[in-house]
Amino acid sequence: MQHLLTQINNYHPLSAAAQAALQNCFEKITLSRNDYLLGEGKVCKHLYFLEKGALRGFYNLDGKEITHWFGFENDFVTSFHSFITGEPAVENIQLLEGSILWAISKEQLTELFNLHHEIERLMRIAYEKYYIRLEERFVNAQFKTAKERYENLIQQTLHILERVPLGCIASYLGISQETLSRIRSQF
Amino acid sequence: MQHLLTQINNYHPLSAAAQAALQNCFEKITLSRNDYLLGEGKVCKHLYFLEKGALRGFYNLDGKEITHWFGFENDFVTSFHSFITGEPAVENIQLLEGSILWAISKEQLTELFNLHHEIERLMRIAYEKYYIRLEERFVNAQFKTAKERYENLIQQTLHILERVPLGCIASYLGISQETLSRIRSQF
DNA sequence: CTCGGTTTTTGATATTTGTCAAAAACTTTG
DNA sequence: CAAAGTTTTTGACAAATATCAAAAACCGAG
Repeated sequence: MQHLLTQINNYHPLSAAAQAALQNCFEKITLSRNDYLLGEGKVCKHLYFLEKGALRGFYNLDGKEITHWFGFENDFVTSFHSFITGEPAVENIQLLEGSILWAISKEQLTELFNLHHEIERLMRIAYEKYYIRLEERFVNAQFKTAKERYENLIQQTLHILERVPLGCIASYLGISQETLSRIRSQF
Repeated sequence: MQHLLTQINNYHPLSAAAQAALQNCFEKITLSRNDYLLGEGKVCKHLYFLEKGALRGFYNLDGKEITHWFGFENDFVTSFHSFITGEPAVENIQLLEGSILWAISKEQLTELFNLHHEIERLMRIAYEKYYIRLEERFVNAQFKTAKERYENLIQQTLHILERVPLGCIASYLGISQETLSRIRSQF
């Protein structure tokens, strides 16, 4: 729990009162490799903080699993669309490694927003960071070649390559596994 | 100005005090077709509300202009990366039509966040909406074919097609203008 | 209306990436 | 450590999309 609070303070420093309030609301979850944190069709009512481990978001398309994001240590994860809109998720969230997570419900979080302006600020700032991160992925997806996207991955998020099966990485990069394999053989 | 406030209340209802504070900070800007709201290399220090008109965000790549987003009536627009991080923008924002905008500086907005919790909440909610919107574009860019992306455009944002030159739309969809032309000829 | 410039379309061809099938390499487990 | 399963690579070929060049359509100013 201390780790969670330290990381949150890194995002945006919080008063003791706000920290105590958060501490009361987050619940610890321990999951094993291949467990599901969320199944498609369910409404995702929680925001999670990933203390240790790795997971992926994926959806099914024509019988294939399309992994479109990963979560690692210190990431906030959720099915954002479902969490924000309250609609059923189109994606699954599955553990890639045994992991420790902390969960807070949307209801509790909304209540904390009312009680502590600074927690809402924290969230506003978190959204800013995540927005920028997504924007960069979007530009890569739309305007870079498969090879450039792979080089980008090596330079900026090498840890993904070291912890995730190539099949997941291929769809994360928006290419087939065979193409990824051929690109890799050029290095 | 009344229009701006009405739209903002649509996003999230505000108290009279918060509305008055906003009213004090927003400045009206009128620009003509082809004018620039932002040039690459400059830090974007303002958030804009587009009351009337249309504009595009684009950057230069190998001598080509890559349009990656459009703004229309009632959109909040800025170069998010630059606005959030304070770094120079890599993109240009150019008017596609004569437009009426309202500007607020980041400095003023930050001050308003301190004075009115509810304005920060408005912004948090706005980020949520923009995050989801971007997420959808990302999934389209990465996992749909050119034809599917065009069909999507017709179904969901037909107004773009009616107000923007095809050259801009092609790069918005992440395809060459020739390919877009060929896809269009199939309809 | 018409000239000059811009935008859009069409044609021919090249490049990139995907698909299917099989082989090879790696992992797990009894 | 060997069998069975899984993941990754390789090969042959097909499909999607890009590029370059030229023609056609459109558009605004005089």
